[in-house]
Amino acid sequence: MPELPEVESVVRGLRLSLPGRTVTDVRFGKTDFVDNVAAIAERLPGTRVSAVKRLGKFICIELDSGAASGITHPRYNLIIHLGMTGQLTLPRSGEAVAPHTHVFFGLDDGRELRYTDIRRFGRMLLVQESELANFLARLGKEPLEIGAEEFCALLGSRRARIKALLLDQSVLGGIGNIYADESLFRARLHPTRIAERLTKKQLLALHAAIRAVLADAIRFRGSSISDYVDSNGNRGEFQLRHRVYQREGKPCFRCKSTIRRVIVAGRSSHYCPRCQPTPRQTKKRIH
DNA sequence: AGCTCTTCCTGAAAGC
DNA sequence: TGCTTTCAGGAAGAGC
Repeated sequence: MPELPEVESVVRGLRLSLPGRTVTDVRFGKTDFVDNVAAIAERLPGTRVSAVKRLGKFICIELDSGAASGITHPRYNLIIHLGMTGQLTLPRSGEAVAPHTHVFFGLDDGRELRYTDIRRFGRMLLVQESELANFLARLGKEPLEIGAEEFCALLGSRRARIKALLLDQSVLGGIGNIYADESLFRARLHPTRIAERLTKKQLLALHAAIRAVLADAIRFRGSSISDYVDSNGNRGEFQLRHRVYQREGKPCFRCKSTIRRVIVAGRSSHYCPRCQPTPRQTKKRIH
């Protein structure tokens, strides 16, 4: 499942080849995950990629129109969310088209940027430069950029369960189920803890844990749980270093207790019952 | 404000 | 063996 480290890995890969390339043509397969098909098909050809960025879990491909005949052309941002099974790849020329590939961007060097998405939970839209701020306003803070104090203020006043807040993209952008669970384990916090009731020390520990987990995951080029691959089609390796995620029934690496799974905020949540005691056990020890 | 349920979609795995 | 059912999940929307 592509979350911040996976999207960051894809973006870094695309950055090696995409900037400077001109889009020659766009072709579509199924389009039910595309917001404005006609706009993309009409406006992209002839534009040139000027930058590739990551915004939370979104990939943002910045496109400049040519400055033909002195008219100022708008700059577009092709925004892509990989959903559960999305892949954005730059295959070598002539490489066979993978099943469920639904968007093809022809490039002036003869290569092709392809979007493949088995379940089509992803999203693709074209945002004009003038509307970008509007789009960004709905996104939460960057987990790797937010400072410790701001992080404490943002979460410390909320009455929701901490796991739900970590998954809320309008609070923090980029954390999904894997990295929420891994961060909570590292900070030794149970997923159902109410954010408001956490101490300053615990919030600071969570802030540090998130940074450490995401940085580690980026270093290992993300987690390949089901379909995730980077822009070169390579899998990540961080799934081999998960401490709790999808380790239900297995021993905790820290204390050997059996990792458990509960549903929190509608998501499977993996935790160590000893390293991450429930709120109840924290208040009053049971003998 | 925040919770649960539902929807979208496909393939893997479990059930019969 | 082979068909059918269930499940997983990111995000959005409904309803409470």
